Amino acid sequence: MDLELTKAEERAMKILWKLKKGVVRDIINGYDEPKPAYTTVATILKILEKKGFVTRKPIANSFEYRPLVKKSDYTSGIMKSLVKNYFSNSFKNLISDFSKNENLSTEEMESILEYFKKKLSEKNKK
Amino acid sequence: MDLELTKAEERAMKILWKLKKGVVRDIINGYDEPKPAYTTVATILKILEKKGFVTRKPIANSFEYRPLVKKSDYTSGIMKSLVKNYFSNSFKNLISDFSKNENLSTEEMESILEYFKKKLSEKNKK
DNA sequence: GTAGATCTACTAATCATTTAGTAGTATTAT
DNA sequence: ATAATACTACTAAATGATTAGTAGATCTAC
Repeated sequence: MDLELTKAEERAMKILWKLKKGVVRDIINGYDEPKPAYTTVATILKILEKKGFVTRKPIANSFEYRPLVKKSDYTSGIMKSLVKNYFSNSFKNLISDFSKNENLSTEEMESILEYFKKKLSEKNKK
Repeated sequence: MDLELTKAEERAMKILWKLKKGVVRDIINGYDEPKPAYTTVATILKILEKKGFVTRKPIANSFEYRPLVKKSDYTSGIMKSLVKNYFSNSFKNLISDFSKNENLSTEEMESILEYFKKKLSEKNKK
């Protein structure tokens, strides 16, 4: 299964992930102005269905769409390919390179530190 | 300045980042088989020059190309937009969501932990 | 200096993505 | 039951990305 989305597809998915479910009209409402034509969004959803990113079920005289791929799975996929292609498969490299470049706040670093401390101590318990 | 690259452009940049510098022929050699046509690569480099990703200077009867955007700046840009668009602007969220999904090794987590410990203690000294 | 090789600039063909129109069907309101 | 509305399926136009050909200039080897 291909986990890649084009820009237009991604825009629609982001709206659907937020809504959790919705008919075409709901999704159009999620766009900024100028909103795309009804049929444009319908086409994008059709493509997303073919790609396995959404399902739809008949409802009233229309279809209700739902995400089939979770947002977290999608972002994980992006991260994984980033780590693979740019950080010699090391997540730690990604983190340290990015922090080097970005200047994180003390708070943010501390909360990351706490996060891994906790995660490691949980792991040791088992 | 736009920091976005298409797939084809990115492929060429990755080769040039590795080479540090090179003429068209050098870059072609960096491609896997089947290698693209000479003019294809030349065209891509022209686009990259227009986008400000590379410079070239005349050398012998040709041009030598060099990256103008650092690889780390490019990946940082990707990360930044990912953090912004998918992790409510929190790098910590990106890290914790990804670790949740991915199952990092103890070693990797420990090395990340150490990294931030060190970074924080350096920060406190100042 | 002429043939062959190699380069750039320009152009064009192909393919993918994006956007939306049209026709036909179902639904709703009068 | 007819007109207006709203939907889907299908199609196609427009735009963007990718790939590469052609013409003309320059260099290289004989």
